[in-house]
Amino acid sequence: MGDVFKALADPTRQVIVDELLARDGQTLFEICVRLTSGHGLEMSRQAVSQHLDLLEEAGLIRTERRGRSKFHYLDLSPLKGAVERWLSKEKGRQK
Amino acid sequence: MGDVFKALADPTRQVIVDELLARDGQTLFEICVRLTSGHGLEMSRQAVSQHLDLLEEAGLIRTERRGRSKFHYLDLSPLKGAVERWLSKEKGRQK
DNA sequence: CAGACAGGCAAGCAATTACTTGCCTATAGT
DNA sequence: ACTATAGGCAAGTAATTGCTTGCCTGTCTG
Repeated sequence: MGDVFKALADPTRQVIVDELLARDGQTLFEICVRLTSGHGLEMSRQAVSQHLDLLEEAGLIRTERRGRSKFHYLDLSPLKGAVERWLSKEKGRQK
Repeated sequence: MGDVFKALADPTRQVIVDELLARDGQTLFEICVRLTSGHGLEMSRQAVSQHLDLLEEAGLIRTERRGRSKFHYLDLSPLKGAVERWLSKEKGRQK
């Protein structure tokens, strides 16, 4: 499983997360269209696909294939977990 | 201000955060020593310094210079903020 | 003051990353 | 069956990143 922070380090992937937060369960093609027309990011389909693979590797996206379409569902719990690990340690430590 | 997730994407920088969580306010030299002897990370002082610069750029570290030493203090609130931005949107959205 | 100690600056190298291009597979519509 | 649609695979390129090396500045101690 890939690293959550590494997956979220790229600005394009952050926009993808924003997009899926606004509308969950989009296909690769939908995401491509909305990245270019909605966020001004001009990019090949493969580039977007690779970003989605990375997000999936980090457990932030769950995919589902139906017919010739692949749907992407966001799951931010790995991020929550990774952050909690630090924020919980933070409380009550000597400053 | 640099990106929080980008700053936390590197494994070495994650160890540094761990180190500062365990013992806040360490100097560059202390961090160098504890990275090598405590975590097995063999690395030049400059490499560590560059990592610290990046963490500071992201607002995750606040530095303080006294004499010839530079002390590093952790501040995870930018991380908390960046994550909250997403996690708050997540609740109550259509699945 | 001289030397040691803590750190900074900047050029250079090597590995990684983001992105493209070209071609291939599978499903859906006519 | 044929064509268009949605996506996958893999090699190649260009830019970024992580790290090193060599040298320089400021500060403490004898």
